[in-house]
Amino acid sequence: MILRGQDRVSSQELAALLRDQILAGELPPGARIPSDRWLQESHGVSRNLVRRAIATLRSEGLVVTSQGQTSRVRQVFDKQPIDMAGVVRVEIRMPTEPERNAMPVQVDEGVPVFVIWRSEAEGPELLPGDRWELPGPAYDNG
Amino acid sequence: MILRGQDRVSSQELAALLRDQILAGELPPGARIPSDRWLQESHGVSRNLVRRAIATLRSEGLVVTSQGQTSRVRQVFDKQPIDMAGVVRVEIRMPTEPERNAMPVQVDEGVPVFVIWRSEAEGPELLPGDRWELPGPAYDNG
DNA sequence: CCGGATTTGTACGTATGTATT
DNA sequence: GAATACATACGTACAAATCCG
Repeated sequence: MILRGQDRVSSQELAALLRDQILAGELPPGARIPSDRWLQESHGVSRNLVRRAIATLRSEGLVVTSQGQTSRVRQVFDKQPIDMAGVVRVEIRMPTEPERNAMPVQVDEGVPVFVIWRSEAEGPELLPGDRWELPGPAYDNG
Repeated sequence: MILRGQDRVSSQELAALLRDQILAGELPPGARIPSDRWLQESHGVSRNLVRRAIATLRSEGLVVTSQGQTSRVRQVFDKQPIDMAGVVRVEIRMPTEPERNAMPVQVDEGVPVFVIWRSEAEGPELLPGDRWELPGPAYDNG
């Protein structure tokens, strides 16, 4: 009988394990994620599986990774209210990779952007969703 | 001399090739993406590389995939304006995978959500960013 | 309706590159 | 410089869903 992946976690299950720890606050923002090696050995899975799990969390904006450093839970910034003066419409979407690279501040994977059209019908402005928020209707109570 | 991946594209380059065709409208919403096999053979790369490229585009909300069917450029919906009555604050972020599954309508990978707090301080409401938008400041001109 | 072909999903092992510690 | 850690890429195999004759 072949015990192919019998009691081993799937990549989505491993992602869920880590996600739960992050959302529960056991792994707070800035905390180190266990390394690929540690995860693959402690769960008895391949490194590819670990990398897919981490990729899932990265796409969800929960973790950030960079070469040579241990992965970390993504930092949370204080968010500034967007100036709504002259705004016609606001959509949200994920930025493309070139768009992310072109932004004035570093935007991590898994961070959506506000797409803001203002009156004078130029191209829309992109604002990263981890640094900006929309105020309620009371934004015009200057 | 070892010609290791000399003229072969990287996964990010392959993603860029497809992305450009999508953004240029050559692959309009709903269009079929070439299959993994076609892409790996026509570019002389491994299937894993192709899958990483597709995963990138999926995270950017540009393509949708499902088992057994050819991948397609993601459909674009008409967006409804969000009712801003009583809204205190609006953030945006990616939904977690459980959150996506729990939503009343199907939300594809790569689609961010509005997180909307209304006055009565219940838990926030999640609205998928591919079906909703924020109107400009003139939203209270009912 | 059935069965094969196609296509995406998942997982393993291995190897090498590159940045950080 | 060595060790560590993530990034990228190849090959292989099988599962699962769909498509199509």
